Amino acid sequence: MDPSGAERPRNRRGEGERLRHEVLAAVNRLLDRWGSDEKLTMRAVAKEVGVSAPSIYLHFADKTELVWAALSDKYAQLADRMHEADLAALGDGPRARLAAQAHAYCAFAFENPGHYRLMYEVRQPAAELERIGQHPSRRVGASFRTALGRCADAGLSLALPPNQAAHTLWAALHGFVSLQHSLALPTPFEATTALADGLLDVLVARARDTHPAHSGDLRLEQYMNEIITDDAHELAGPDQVDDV
Amino acid sequence: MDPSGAERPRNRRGEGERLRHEVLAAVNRLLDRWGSDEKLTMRAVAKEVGVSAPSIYLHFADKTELVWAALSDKYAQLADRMHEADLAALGDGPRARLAAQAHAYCAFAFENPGHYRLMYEVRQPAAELERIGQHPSRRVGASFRTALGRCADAGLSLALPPNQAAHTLWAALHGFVSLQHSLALPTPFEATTALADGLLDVLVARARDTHPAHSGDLRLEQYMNEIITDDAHELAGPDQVDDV
DNA sequence: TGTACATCAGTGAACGCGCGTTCACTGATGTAC
DNA sequence: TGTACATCAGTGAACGCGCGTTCACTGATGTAC
Repeated sequence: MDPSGAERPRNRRGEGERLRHEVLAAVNRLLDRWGSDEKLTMRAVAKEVGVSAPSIYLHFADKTELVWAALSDKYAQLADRMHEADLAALGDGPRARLAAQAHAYCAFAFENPGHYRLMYEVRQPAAELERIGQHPSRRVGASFRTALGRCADAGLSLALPPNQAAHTLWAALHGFVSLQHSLALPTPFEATTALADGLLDVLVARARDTHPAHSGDLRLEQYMNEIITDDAHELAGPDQVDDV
Repeated sequence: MDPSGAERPRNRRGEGERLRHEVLAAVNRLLDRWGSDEKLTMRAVAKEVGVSAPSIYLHFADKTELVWAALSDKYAQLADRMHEADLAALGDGPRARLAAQAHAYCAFAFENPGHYRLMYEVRQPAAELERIGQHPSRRVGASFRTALGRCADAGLSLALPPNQAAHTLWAALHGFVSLQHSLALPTPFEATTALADGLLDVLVARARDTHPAHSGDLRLEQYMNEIITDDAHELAGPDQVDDV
C-alpha cells in the first residue's frame, strides 16, 4: 500500500479494531490486483497493510477466517448489486428487471475476477458452510427465482418451471463467466451480457409489443465464431451419415 | 498402490518408458480418489507408484509437465466419450445424438470430479496454451456445434444461432456441474441430466411426433426446491411494488 | 566361454524456499493514587 | 502535579513443516572383445 514510503502510524489506544478493516481492505485490493489467490499469503497481506504478519492474528484466528471474512463481504456485495440493478430497472417491467440482475451478475464477475474465482472454489471449509447453514451465494439463485416469478405473474410465459429456470439461468451465467476465465476467451464484457440476453430471450417470452434484445453494434456472432470452432478435423467417418 | 507390500520390481532394460505410464496412471488414480488436486505432490505420486520421487524426473521435466500430460489424456477422453455417445445414438436422430453428448459430458464430470476441476482451473501455464494453439477443451464446444448443426439440417429449429446455442449449452452444462461441485449441492447425477434435457428442450425444437424429455420417476422439481430457495428474508420494500 | 565395461533404471539424502503460525518482547499511552 | 503501573497496538525472530527439485550414488544387465 505504501511501499518505501512513510511508515503506517500505530492506531491510537482503543482504536485497534481499525486494523481489522485495513486488513480486509488489503485482501480485497490484492485479489483485485492479481485476479487470483495464488500469492495471497499472510505476509503479502501484512505488507500491503504496512504491518507485520503476526499483527493479523490480533484480529483473525487463522488464514481461513481471514479469507472467509473477506469473501462474506463480497457475497453480500454481489447480492446487493443485483438488488440495486433490480431497483434501478423498476419502472421498466419485470423482464427488464430480470435482465438487469443478470447483467449485474456478469458485471460483478468481470470486475472482481479474483473474488469470483475464490467464491466458487471448493477450498472453503465444510465446517464453515455447516455453521452458516447454506452457501451464501444461494441468495443469487433466490433473486433470479423472484425476478422470474414476477415475470410469470405479469403474464410472460416461462419456458421452464420457475425454479428450474432460475437454476438454469444462474448456471449458464456462471458457465459463461467461468469458461471465459479458464479458457482465457477473448470475449469482452458486452459479449457475455449479449449471451445472457440471448438465454433470457429463450427462457422467458417477450410481451407482444416488444422486440428482442438488441446487442447494439456488437457482433456477437463474430465472437461466437472465435469460441466455437468447427471440428473439421474430427474423425470424419460416421459423422457424415445423416439419419432423419 | 502397494502399501507395505512387495516392492515394485525395477523395469527391465529398455523398458524404462513403462514408468512414464505408471506415473500418469498414478496421477489419475489420486485425482479420482481425492476428487481434488490439493494434495497432489510429487512425493504422493511417487509413493502411489511405489517409486522414489526423483524417479519421476526421469520422464517429466517438472510438475507442470506431469500434470499437463495427465490432463491432456483426460481432455481427449472427454471428447472421445462424447463422440462415442454420439455414435451410440446414431440411429435415434440428431436430437437424440445431441442429448447423448450432453449426457456424456455430465457423466464425465461426475465420474471424474478431480480431473474436471483441474481441467477448468486457470493454473495451466499460458505458455503451454500458446504452444498448443488453443485450449484443448474447445473440442467440446465444436462437438456441440456439429450436433446442433445436424439438428438444424434435419429441420429442427434452433432458438439461437448455432454457435451461440453451442456455447450457451456448453456454458450451462459447465455451470450445472461447477455449481454442484462448489456449492456442494445435494443433486444426484440424474438431476443434472434432467436439467440438461430441460435446456435442450428450450434450445432446439422437437419434431412434432415426439414428446418432451421424460425424467423417469425423478422429481426434478423437488431438487430445484432445495437448491433455489425463496428469498422471503429479502428487504421487503420495493419488491412488493408490481409494475406491469 | 570369460570378463571388463558402458548403460540403464532407479535411489537416499539433502538443499533452499516459502508458508502459517508462535512467542517473548517493546514502546507508547491512558489511568489510579 | 507527579509517578508507578496496567493496558494496548503492535514487532522481530524463529519454529516446523512440506514442497519441488538436485546430485552424487548404486546395483543390475546387456554387450564388445
